[in-house]
Formats: sequence, structure tokens, C-alpha cells
Amino acid sequence: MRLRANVPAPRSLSRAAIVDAALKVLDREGLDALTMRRVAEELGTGPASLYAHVDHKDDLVAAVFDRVSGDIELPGTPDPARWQEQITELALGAIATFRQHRDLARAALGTIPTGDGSLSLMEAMVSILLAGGVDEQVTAWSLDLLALYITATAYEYSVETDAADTPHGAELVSQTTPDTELRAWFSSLPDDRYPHLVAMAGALTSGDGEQRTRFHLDVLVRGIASTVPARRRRRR
Amino acid sequence: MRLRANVPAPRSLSRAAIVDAALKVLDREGLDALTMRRVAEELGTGPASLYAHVDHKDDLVAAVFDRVSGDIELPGTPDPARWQEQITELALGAIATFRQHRDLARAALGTIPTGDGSLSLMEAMVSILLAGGVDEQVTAWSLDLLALYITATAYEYSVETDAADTPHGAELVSQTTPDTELRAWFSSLPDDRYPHLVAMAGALTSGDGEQRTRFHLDVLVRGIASTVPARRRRRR
DNA sequence: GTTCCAAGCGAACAGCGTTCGTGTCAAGAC
DNA sequence: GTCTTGACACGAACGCTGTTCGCTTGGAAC
Repeated sequence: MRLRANVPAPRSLSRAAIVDAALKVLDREGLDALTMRRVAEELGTGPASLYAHVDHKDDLVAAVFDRVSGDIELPGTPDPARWQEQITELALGAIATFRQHRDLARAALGTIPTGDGSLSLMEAMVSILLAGGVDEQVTAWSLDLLALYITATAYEYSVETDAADTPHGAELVSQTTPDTELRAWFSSLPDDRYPHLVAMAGALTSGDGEQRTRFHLDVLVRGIASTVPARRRRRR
Repeated sequence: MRLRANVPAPRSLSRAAIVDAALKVLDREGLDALTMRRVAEELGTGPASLYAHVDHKDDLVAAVFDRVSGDIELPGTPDPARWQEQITELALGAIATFRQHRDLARAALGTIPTGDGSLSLMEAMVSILLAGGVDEQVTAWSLDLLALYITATAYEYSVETDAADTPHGAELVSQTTPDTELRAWFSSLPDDRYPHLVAMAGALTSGDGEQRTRFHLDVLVRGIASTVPARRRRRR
């Protein structure tokens, strides 16, 4: 039988298709809307059908995260002379990639990554650091720090921009020039209790996400670089 | 009527009592078990009764977080010569305080803190940095970075230690010498794909949480210090 | 002594992750 | 060519969640 060959087979559910659908829901409505029921609906079925291909919801979310991690552009061969620039660019690329998928980064917090996408990113970072002459133990612990920063900052960044969607998010910061409002809020604090915060309201709220991220990465890379003994340094 | 006077007064619920009860539930069972029903049960009432004193669950969780933040030991007057040590000690104290309350730190991620406890911590950090001669804008952005690191690392740390409780947490890491298992897992990866990770299995899994945290803070503080021009530096 | 209003709370709603038991259909065995 | 098998699909349900609606009630104000 089976005249129509373009029908993707009656047993069309697959782990990959489920991850695709989940990613679609995530991009459209955010991580909180990524429920088993919504994903199933996206595939025209019920939630129970997903459990043949996915262990639990966390398993699905981890799969989505790893799929996105695979989209991060990895650098070519490490250049010892440019290790600081390379590690910065890689981190910026990773943050940008996560930010393209709403608050997905939240799912990575408090997780030991085991998928290929995450491991490839880690391998790339380690390669660059080692090529730069960074000590092996320092490299290992710096990897921790960089991974923590990348996921945490990608998440925080997403919260700022998605705030308008969330039910209670628009209390403090509205979408109309949020800096101004936040700055006014800092200025309005009792300055006998928080003299520096009030005085620094301008500095505390200046700069967009990218400027801040670049500064943060600069601090991290400088800190790591300061552990490299002078004789092992290739440049500067 | 009303013969029994030992009934704790009919109108006994208060915001402070609710926060206390929530903290008790959190410490005993973790953030996931901190539900409105469990808190109400702790107070011998129903969940609806809480909403007279608390706007939403997030409001309650934020109140708990801020209460704990108030327990962080703040340093005395900033000593310009010791600003690096002071900021490190303050951060370590904050992390330790959060870690005393399970995975509470998770609640702070992706949140702009507005309570007195958080603001006092921020004010203390800013005071130390400014006293150390750190530029105002650098201080503001460093505050971001330090706050992000403190909450994110306190959370990650808690996940590692609480893993035994969670339903699916014990898959990869058991409580018996977790380092060994994780190390073996790294070693078992395909070394044609992740040559450095496999080779560094030892370094990647060495050191307990405190050693790693001290290293991370050292990197952060060194990075911040490297922005201070030599003539403004007080020591070293 | 009456009125009033906010606190307390029982019941319910919509949604969640997950499981159970049944259905169904393609492929292998004879 | 028929029968059997077993993995996939899924409707229904369980126990849980945050939150809201209205009713009750008791103490303060007039």
C-alpha cells in the first residue's frame, strides 16, 4: 500500500523532531512556556507521546540547550599570540548565541553539561588558554569561571530585554528608556543609608549590555593573564 | 464565647511570620519545596491566607532572599591599603551565607535586587572599591560582575552538595567521593574529539568548592585591580 | 450598640510533569 | 498468506502548583 511517500511515516515522532518543536516554542514564548503540553501541541499530539523519546522535561531542555550550544561558532586553530582576543571573541559569540533563544541560558545554570555542544565549547576554550601559556590547573578553574559567567550573564541579559513579557516584570523597569527609570530609582534611595549608590546612580545605570559584557570579559581575561609568568608570555 | 485563650490570637499572621516560616521550609527542604501551601501548612493555615501579606510567590521569595542578605557580615570602614583583601572577604562571606540556605541563591539570578539587605551589600562593595582607588565607572560595572558571580557560584555550589536530594541528581555524581566519578567520566570521553578535556581530567576535577571560589575571586580582583593606574595604587 | 472593614480562609480554576492502560500498526515468524 | 509480537502513540487521570473569588468573622471606630 502506502501510495503517498511524502507522508513522513505514521511513526513520525522522533527525539530530533521533539527538540526542534521545543526550540520553536522556546523562541516564540520563552522558557516558562516550554511545557510538555505546548511542545506536544506543536507536534499535533498529547504530552504522553513525548515520553517515548525523552526521559523527563529536564532531559528535553538539556537537549535543546545542547543543540543551541552546537550553533556557537568555534575559532580555528588557537593563535598563542592572540589568545586573549580569541577567548573574548569566543565568549562573546557564545553569549550572543544563547541570547538569540530567550532565557534558555537559565536552564544551564546549576548543571554539569554533558552534551557534545557544551563539551566542544569547553574543549575550544581550553585549547586557547593552554596555547596562551596558561597553567593547566589555572586553565581548568578558569574554564569554570568563564562557563559560569557566560551562562549567568546571558540569562541576566535576557531577563532585562524580556521583562515586558513576564507578568510581574514591568513593575520597576518599563520598555521605554529603562536606564532613565532605573537611574531615577537609585537616586531616590535614602542617601544617608546608601550614599555611594545614590551618588553613583549615573555610573550604575550607564552602558548597555554589550559594553558591560565587554568590560566583564576584559576583567576576567586580564585576571587570568596575570597568572601567566612573564617568561611564558608571547606578547605584551 | 472564646474560652480557649491559648489560641495564638485570630489575627496572628504577619509578613514577618510568613517570611520566617518560608525560611524554615527552605532550610529544611530546599527552594523547590518552598510552595505557598507548604508555608501555609507551616503556619497552620491555608495558602489563600498568605496573600493578604504577600503579593505573589516571587514577592515572598524575594523577601526571604533579602532577609538572608541582611545576615551577611559587612566589614567596618574600608581600608584603602587592604581593599583587595576586604572585597574578597566580603564576597566569601556572602557566598557562605547564601550557601547556608540551600539553593536560595537561584532565586536571585535574573533579578534586580531592591531590598535593604542586597542594597547594603552593594553599598559596602562600592565603598571598598572606591576607597581602593578604582574608577567610578569601573566600580559600577565591577559591582555587576561581583554580584553575578556571588549569586551564580553560590547556586552552583549548592547544586553540587544537594544533588543527593533531587530526583534525578544522583545519576552522574553520587555522594561518595564525587570527584573520582566525575574524573572517570571525563577520562572516558572520546579523546579524538576532546583531547584536552580528556588529558586534563585530573585538573578539571581537582579542588573543592572553596579552593575554586578563592581562585575565581582572585582572578576577578586582579582583573579589577589591573584597571587602577599605578599612581593611584596604595600598595603593591 | 451598631457599623464597617480588613484579615482569614474553604473552595475552586487552570495549568503543570508524569504514569497507566489501552489501542494500533508495521514487521518478523511460520 | 496468516499470525504473533512488540514498540510506539495517546486519552485519561493523579497529585501537585500559584492564584482568585466570596463568604465569614472579630476587633476598632463612631
